[in-house]
Amino acid sequence: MEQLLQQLNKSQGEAVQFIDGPSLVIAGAGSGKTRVLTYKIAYLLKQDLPAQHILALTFTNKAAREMRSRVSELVGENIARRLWMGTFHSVFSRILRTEAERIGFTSNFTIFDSADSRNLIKTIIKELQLDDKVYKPARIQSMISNAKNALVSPTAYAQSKEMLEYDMKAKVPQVKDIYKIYCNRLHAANTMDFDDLLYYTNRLFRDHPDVLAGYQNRFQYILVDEYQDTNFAQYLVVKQLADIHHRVCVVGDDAQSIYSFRGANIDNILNFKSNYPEARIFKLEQNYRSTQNIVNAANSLIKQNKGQIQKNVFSENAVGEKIEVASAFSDFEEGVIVANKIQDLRRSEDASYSDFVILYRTNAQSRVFEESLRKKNIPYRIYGGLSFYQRKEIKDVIAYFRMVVNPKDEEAFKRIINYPTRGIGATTVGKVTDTAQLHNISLWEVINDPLKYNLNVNAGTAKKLKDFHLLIDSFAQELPVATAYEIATKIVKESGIAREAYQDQTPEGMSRQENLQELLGGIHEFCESRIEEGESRVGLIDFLSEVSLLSDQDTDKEEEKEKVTMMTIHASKGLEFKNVFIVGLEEDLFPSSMAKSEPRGLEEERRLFYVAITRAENFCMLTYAKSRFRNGQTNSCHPSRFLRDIDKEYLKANTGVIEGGQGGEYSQYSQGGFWDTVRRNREEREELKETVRKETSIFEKPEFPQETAFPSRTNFVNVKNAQPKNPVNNNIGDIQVGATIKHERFGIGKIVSLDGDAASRKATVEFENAGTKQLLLKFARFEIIG
DNA sequence: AATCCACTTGTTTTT
DNA sequence: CAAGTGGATT
Repeated sequence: MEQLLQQLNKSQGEAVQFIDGPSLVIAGAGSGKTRVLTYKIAYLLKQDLPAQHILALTFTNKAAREMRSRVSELVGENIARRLWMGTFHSVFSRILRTEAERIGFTSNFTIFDSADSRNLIKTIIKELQLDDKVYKPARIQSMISNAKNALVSPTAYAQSKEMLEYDMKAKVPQVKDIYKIYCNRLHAANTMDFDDLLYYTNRLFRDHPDVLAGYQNRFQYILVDEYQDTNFAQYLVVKQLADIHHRVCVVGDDAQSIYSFRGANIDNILNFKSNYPEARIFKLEQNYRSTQNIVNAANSLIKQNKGQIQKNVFSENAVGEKIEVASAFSDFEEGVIVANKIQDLRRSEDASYSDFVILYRTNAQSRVFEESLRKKNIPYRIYGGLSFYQRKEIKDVIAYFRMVVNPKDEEAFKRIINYPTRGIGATTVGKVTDTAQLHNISLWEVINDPLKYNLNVNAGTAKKLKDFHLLIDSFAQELPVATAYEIATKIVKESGIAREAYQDQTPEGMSRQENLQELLGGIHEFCESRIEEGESRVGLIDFLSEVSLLSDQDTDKEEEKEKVTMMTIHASKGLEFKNVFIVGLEEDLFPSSMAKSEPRGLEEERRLFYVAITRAENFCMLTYAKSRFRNGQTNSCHPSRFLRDIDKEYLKANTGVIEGGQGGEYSQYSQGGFWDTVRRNREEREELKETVRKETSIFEKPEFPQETAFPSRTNFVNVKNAQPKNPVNNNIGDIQVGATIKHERFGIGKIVSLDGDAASRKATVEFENAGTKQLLLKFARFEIIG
């Protein structure tokens, strides 16, 4: 233990060793916050507090994983494994699954992602016949989310004068109704959205003191990472759990609070002392990450904000270089400047590509840098954007999983009822929904016995619905016995997803197959590793409950080394890089035009900039463009006010970034060459996709599941089309103007003209009985008869 | 029912 | 520019 403590500085050591009451650790950027948390856990364990009595909460799975592995290094894997460590959402969902019955759910509840939530809200808005131009789904969603995070129930909402007045002023008086229906629907479907995980944990503890007492007893010591980002719901759960013993340690930095748009309340950290008057406060002020110059620059910036906890972050590292500021004529040139600088630094410093990061305010900004880096053959990876689990094909499969685990899941139902297409269209789904509402039952119950509820569909459709029910049911039968991998494979094969993917030989289709393959591989891996940890059978529910809470941050792969990283500043929190480029420092972009209206928004933007700068170890460069292509047009822009917030002495204006460069020379890029580049790069990207292929794939196995779930005519046609080397029309090449053809549906016709290139040749055909039609030869089904 | 096309619309950040 | 929508076409 002595040895352990020697690796800490004075304040770190004090913070670690204080375990008899509440403590707040104010951890400046780069001051060893994770170190304190992990050593503190090790210290608690050494004081004979059993691991299963320690709860550590983080915001990201990544942070939790990293903490666990670092604790493992100190105390061994066997002990670390027993810790209650995870994100708020994952720990709470685990609790809620065990206690589900107490709050009127069952333990197999499924989790809505934000797209599901928005869809449901959209549906409700339609059902209430409200104008979605006024009741914008995204906006309503965030209003509801805020209410939940503040623990305002639908009933309380409808009774709150304040809320109602606000909504009245905002011309959306019916939000209270939407909110109520939304909650009911989620509940009826045995589903929870992200906010519910926090909300219902609170309800559980509030309404069931015996349950609360159990967890208070279990969690003898509670640690919270990134405390400045907690919202009211999170704050209150922690408070309730620690209510008896007060043994809670929260770590955070008010200067890095950047999630208020998600309900994070900076007051939680500012008021910690008044909540726990006996609390000790520790300040970690020595920054081990960055050069003095970077720390000083960041300090001078954040000084412009009011109302923060007094602290004096300092560095004893080298003074370091000044922060470079570069201006570009266009966003395109900005990309070139950054790419060149990366190349230069890599040579002069012998740096690895992975030592570089490009940070931007909005995801849309990544495009230009992708192009400029690719042009120089600099490998890169983009963090964020569409995560693996948000791809359509993956979400579709996951929807099957959800439906199998929890057949009441309404959004999952709507997603897959006609995927792969089985002749159940919007009209039918509409009828099913109406019937379900009428009888106050789930969609699932309706399709179990369509006729029983007088569903107004013909016998064929009724059968299709029933068949779908049987299909899902057949998977569900396996649930208690099969592993996640077994059942997932079965689903992919027998649902027709595999068949459909196999049919599609386009590059996009191939990449979809690959993703599906990867998903199955991932599930396999998941099962294996859980087995290794000593679990007996890893079922689909286990996989699903984990995967629903993964975000794109969590899907990073090992092979991504040796690449320049690009991400939003938000995503960069907690990370560090030798060389940091912060780009797009322009008014209305950073600070965002949205945030400028209120001073608090502006301060948060400034904290965001603070976070960005403090990611840098050695070198930091700030860039802005004088014109930028946004929303389909080029706008001129002004340098960000934040550039003036930093003391001049830490900055170095940079004009000749590129070898021999004098600004104007590069304007050529921003004009003529631009569109060319865009087009060229797009073509390259297509080619790239085409070369991607997998050798082993379930999609290439010759034997396909014979037992087709839906032996309908459509299926037959599909199977015919599935012959990959047998195009619909096998004599495109021979066709000429004047030829007579016989089309499957339009009958006999004569080709009057041909145009377009080989890949997408279009024929104008005059049919005898069907008029003149344009046919894409690639797709049209006909034969040449003369 | 599904696909295609012409049109509008809009953009912050995400556990 | 892009994604999403509504209408027309098959």
